Amino acid sequence: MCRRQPRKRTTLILPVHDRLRAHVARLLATLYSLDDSSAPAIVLDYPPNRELGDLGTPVAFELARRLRKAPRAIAQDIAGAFGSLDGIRQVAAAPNGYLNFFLERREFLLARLSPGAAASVKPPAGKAIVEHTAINPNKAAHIGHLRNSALGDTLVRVLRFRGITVEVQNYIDDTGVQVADVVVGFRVLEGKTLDQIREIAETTRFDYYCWDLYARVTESYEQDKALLAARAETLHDIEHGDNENAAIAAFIADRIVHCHLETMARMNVDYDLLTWEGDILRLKFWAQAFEVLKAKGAVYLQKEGRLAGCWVMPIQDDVEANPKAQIPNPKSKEPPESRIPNPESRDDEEEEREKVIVRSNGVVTYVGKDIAYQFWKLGLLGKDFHYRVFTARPSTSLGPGPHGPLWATCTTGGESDHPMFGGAAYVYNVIDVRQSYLQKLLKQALIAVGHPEGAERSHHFSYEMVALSHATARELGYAPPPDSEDAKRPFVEVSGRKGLGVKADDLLDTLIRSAGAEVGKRNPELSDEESRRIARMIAIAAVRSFMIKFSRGKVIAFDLEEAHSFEGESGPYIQYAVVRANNIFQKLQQRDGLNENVLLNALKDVPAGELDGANGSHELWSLVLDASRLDEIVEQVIRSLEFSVLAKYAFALAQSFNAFYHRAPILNEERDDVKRWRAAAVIYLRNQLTRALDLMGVDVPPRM
RNA sequence: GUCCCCGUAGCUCAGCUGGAUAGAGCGCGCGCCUCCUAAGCGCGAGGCCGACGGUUCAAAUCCGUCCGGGGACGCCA
Repeated sequence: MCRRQPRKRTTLILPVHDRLRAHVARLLATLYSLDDSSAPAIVLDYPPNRELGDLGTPVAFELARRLRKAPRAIAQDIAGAFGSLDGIRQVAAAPNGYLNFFLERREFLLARLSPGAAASVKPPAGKAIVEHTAINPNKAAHIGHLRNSALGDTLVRVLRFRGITVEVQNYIDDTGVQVADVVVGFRVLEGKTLDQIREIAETTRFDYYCWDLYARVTESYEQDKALLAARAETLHDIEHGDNENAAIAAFIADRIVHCHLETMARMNVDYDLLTWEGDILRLKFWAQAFEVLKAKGAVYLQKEGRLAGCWVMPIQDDVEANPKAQIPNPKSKEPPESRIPNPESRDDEEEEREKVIVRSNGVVTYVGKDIAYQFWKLGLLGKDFHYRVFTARPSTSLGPGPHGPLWATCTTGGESDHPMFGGAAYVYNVIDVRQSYLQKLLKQALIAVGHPEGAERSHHFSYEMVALSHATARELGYAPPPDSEDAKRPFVEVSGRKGLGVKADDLLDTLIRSAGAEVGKRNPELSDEESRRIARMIAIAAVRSFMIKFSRGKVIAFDLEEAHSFEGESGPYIQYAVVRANNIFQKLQQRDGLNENVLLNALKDVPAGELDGANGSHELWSLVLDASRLDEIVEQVIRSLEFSVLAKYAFALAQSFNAFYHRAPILNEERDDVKRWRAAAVIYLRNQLTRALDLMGVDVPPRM
């Protein structure tokens, strides 16, 4: 949806990359007659220190063999022919063959501090849909869900930073087994009516209550098989509607979704649309998708064998490798050599692998529903939801709400005047790695109905699970038997079924409590309310950065003590750096009456020796150069979908600043020009770090 | 059986489309608050980047084989 995009964006580093690449490419064409097709890609990186240069390229190495010339000589040729390029102060051929560039420092920083600079890269056209969170609405959210929403929300922020229009969806599985389980818990185990359940919801922490109840139900299934029959019946009731069980299920799902939204709001995570599975069912999205799949021959009715009577989709193994090469014809996909009969194998092993989409009893599987949903997301279904306002969201604690209400799908009625949803050019599904197989099937379905480009634009943003460290599992009262498999593993798996896990709100509460104690200790003059507000910001920083600082493919062995850390490589460390920087400017204003704008406006007449390394150190300039790389980092993050890169970048920048802070005073610096350039560099760095934190969904406290 | 992910310092992890001396945090040892907040800073110890082959001027990074750990492959979702 159209959230406020910053109209003006500070120029960062990428435009410099582009200019340099283009210039070097032109030089290669002139010097060696290498045109676009024959010239090597010009890789730019950062020399290990500023003495060597600000940017560098190993392009000479690449050319050495082809030109039968030493890398250093090639680098010297290019440097000699370089001429002048806006923003570049000097070019140097390093003895080892690197070609290095030195930037015009003063101009670089001034350009980045001026408010009206142009956006650095033009955004691609078309909307992106990001689906994340999607917690079963039957119990409280836990730390595993926090990883999903932290990743999902950061993705949203990063895409928006890049200028991409993003629609955020949260899928609600209100008609699934897990909700049915809790209904069984209330009705069978506890003998409750809908009214009594309402009463419980009013008087307890409902999502916590359901957390325990769900664990009891799943435990009871093992002893009392009759309960399973009750579950089947409940599931059937929910699907058909208009009965007590369906009403209870709807009530539970609605209440729990509200709980989840509150939890996520605490994390600075929100959505544009809640898509309810029940609406997909009732609006017969599947029937529509089924027609398309049948018409294209993507699914067929299996007549014999163990899958007789089912509608199935053939499974292809190498769809990831080359989506466009996939042809929806199972009979011809085998390369000739693999068709040679193998006497060792039996016929049924050679049989095409097939995924059941519609069961022999006529009921569609989860895959089928998801295919229909994915078609809708890409605007390929030819059908739409109705929409209702779920919550109004008039404003937040930080001021007026940045956008309109939170919408939800509905089956009938709804508002006639609603934003357009669905129909995106790109789709990102943030779902854990265990669902890779299903996500692959979605792509296959898209290819099979003749939309390979839809498959290419559907991204499964997969990530590994959050497990518990043994120490934390013990704290929660779970110790695996000494010789069991569980005890030998490096971590303990979270289990909603067993009720084993750290609830999201519990984690936030304890973090807020300990952050609050620290804030109070350091800032006794603050009111309790202000102190608590700051504690919340710090807690969020701790959790969100913890959840994104590991790469996606890594299992997080969640350790309470580690996640509790406000020191070292943590979100609060980054916040602290920004708070310190802000503090400097507050005092500069108070003591010297020097405000940021006045300071910056006067800069052009101040000698820039400090920035140029007149003191023999390039530390100040290094801060500026590093700070300018945020856009490059964002590009890398989007390309790799690896947010640890962002977390590491922000941390390293904060680290550089902290070191500088100790070495180079600003308030007490007596040389005016030195003082001013230090201040200017720190303003820029502070701005960039604040934006980086914002991309992580983290606010900057006024004090810490 | 097939496929996917992971294997880097005592521990937890970064290292992006190959590039200049392999990094960080925690932990450990020693220092630093009459000086913009010590949630901080400095110094130190600590690594045959799972193994072996290959590609390359250049491999932790790419390819292959193997070893070790995790996961997926259901008329569940």
